Amino acid sequence: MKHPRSKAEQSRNLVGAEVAFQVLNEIGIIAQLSRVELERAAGDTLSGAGFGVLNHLARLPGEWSPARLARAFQVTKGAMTNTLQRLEAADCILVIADPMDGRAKHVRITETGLRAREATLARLAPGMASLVQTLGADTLHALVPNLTRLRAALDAAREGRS
Amino acid sequence: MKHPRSKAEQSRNLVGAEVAFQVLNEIGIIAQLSRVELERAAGDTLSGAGFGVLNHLARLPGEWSPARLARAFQVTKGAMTNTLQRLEAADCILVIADPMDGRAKHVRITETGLRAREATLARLAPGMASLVQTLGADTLHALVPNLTRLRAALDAAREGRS
DNA sequence: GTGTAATCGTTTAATATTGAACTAAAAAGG
DNA sequence: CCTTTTTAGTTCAATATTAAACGATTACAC
Repeated sequence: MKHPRSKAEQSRNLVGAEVAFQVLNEIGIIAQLSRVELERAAGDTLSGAGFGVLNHLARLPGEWSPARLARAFQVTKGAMTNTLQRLEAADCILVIADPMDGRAKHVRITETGLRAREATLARLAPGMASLVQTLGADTLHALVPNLTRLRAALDAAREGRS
Repeated sequence: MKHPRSKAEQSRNLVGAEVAFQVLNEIGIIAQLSRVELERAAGDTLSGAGFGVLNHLARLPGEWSPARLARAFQVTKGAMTNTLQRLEAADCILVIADPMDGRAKHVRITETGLRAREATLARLAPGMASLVQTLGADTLHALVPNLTRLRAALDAAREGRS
């Protein structure tokens, strides 16, 4: 903190803290609702966490190790080990040892995994479309930048602690 | 659906579906980050779910039964039974049988519960304040109405299915 | 009234997640 | 080099959640 804050400034932030709390509360509920939706769409063979990983691998290029995936999803390494083992058992991913680094592994999505992801996306699409219908695309577009900033701020705060 | 949608309209909604997906994805990550933050602030005696219930009871008046709480938090009745049993064991709530309805119970927050909630809020406050500091209160204020609409839409969609 | 539905809260087994301990391997520092 | 520290991935016990089944009670339809 470069400058000491005035009393007025501190007071404004205290009032604002309630808004921040309200925003995170609302976001928590929305996340819970959409998580249930996702689990339903993913079906029996794929879990919500599994779909998250497949979607991640399908969209983002580059090498993804279990540890990097765990950090990206903010889950423990143990949880990621579990998720990846189930994905591998379902032939949705390949896990191969890194020839350069004896500790590391690489995760690659398979054709089966790509198909499973697309099937889930297709089951999700009607719900998303009806969301756009009722809210309007502009409302959703308006949310994106602020949500991104919020996530960045939370991420930075977490970095500061760890 | 009152009017059949034009091809152009359908196409717009398909494009918009990706935005909806992106928004929910971002929200999921934010929720995960703030959930970790909450668990940390709640400490050992109080779980995140437990704090949610205490906060709910402290803010909202009226009679709250386990079933109503389960619906409010979008959690199964079994999970709520578990949460309430732990809260009761920690003297944070009272659970009393409804004299009118032999099936129902009433949940009431205790003094201990109120203190535990306030202590957690106090531990949460610095993080919230720094969030306001980095984002600006107006950014957060701007989020609220759109998030509320989004939650309402998701809730309505869920109602339609159940 | 009576039989059928629905609701409330609990319990159970199955699954997912965490935190911590552990092994192995690589990096960093002298 | 050699030691120390960090990192990667797994495993394990503890905890939380879900889905389903259950018994008890109330509401509803006729």
